[in-house]
Amino acid sequence: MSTPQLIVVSGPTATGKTRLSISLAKALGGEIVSADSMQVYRRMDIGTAKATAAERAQVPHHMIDVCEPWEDYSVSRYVQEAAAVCDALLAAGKTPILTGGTGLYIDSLLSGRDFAGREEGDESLRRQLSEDYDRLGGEAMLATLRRFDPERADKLHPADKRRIVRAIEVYRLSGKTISQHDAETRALPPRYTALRLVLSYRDRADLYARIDRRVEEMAEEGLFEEVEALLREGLSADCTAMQAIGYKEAVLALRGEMRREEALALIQQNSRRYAKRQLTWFGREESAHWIRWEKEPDFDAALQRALGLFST
RNA sequence: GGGGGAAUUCCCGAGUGGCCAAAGGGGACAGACUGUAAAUCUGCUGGCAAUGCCUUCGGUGGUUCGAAUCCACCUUCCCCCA
Repeated sequence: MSTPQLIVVSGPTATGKTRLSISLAKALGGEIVSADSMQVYRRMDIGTAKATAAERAQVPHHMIDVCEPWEDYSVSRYVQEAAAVCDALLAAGKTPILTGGTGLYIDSLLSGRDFAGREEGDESLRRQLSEDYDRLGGEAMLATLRRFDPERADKLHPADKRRIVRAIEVYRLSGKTISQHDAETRALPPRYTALRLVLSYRDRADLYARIDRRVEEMAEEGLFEEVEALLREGLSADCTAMQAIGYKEAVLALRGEMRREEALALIQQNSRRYAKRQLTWFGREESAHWIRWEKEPDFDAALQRALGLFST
């Protein structure tokens, strides 16, 4: 078994991905490629828990601060850009350390998946379908989908507006059903071989306690001020970036719709739920190696274990 | 001291004699996920040898074929008069 091309450091939020990835990059002479859907946005630093300037000075970081907060970033764009970065690193003989908690981004990049349809920025058909859905209802839209893609229609719940709209959009734009597209991309050989690490805590309560504490720390570091600055520069509260946990709740507090303590409690709760969803996502990746912290992370042990797994 | 109101399953909150293990919401838990993914969507939530049985609606005791629902007393909380 040959050495994988890259290492993935994933896991739920607040488990030490950044720190482990930096020590791994140093040990291997690699560079970090972020796999985080919110760290791509500039000026959103505290709430997305980006690596600090000091950390980034130690090891090159990629795919952080690659777009403006008002832009609508997407998986598709991520895969294109991150693949270019990884290819360049590999060509230079450096190991990409793919680090982040956005499961869809990681899987899509690793698998080499492409995304059918629409040009970047063309929202017209999607907007039309969205209006149709609101007007006709989920059952009717599912019936429409069923006419050309019964397989997908059977899998989707009528309330799943986003996926129903997307499934119809793919067919209208490409003439191919999304079921067929998925099957084809699934059959593709993976773009990269990877050692997959998932960080977490042995005990869920410890993970949640860590998350709660980190949210408090974010507030102390100036989360509300960061969000305030974004709003002051004219950023709309309903853009994709502002859907990020920590930001959407801070907006409510800044508007006076709730007290800061309430917003903070909400951020903690939403973060815990997000972590649970991440656990579910990573849980089905069978090739993953889990590193579960006891009460506190043991980065030295984790580094040794990772290096061992990487070289055997 | 007198008068009135309220106590419901983890929380809030419906439920005024059988159709009630008990609406709805929240939370928790579980899952899905191929161009918004920190997003979005779904399921589930008393126990069990489980098409039925057991325990539960502040407590105790009644009425009734049958009570979360009616009566009595007790406990706690709230409001009004003093």
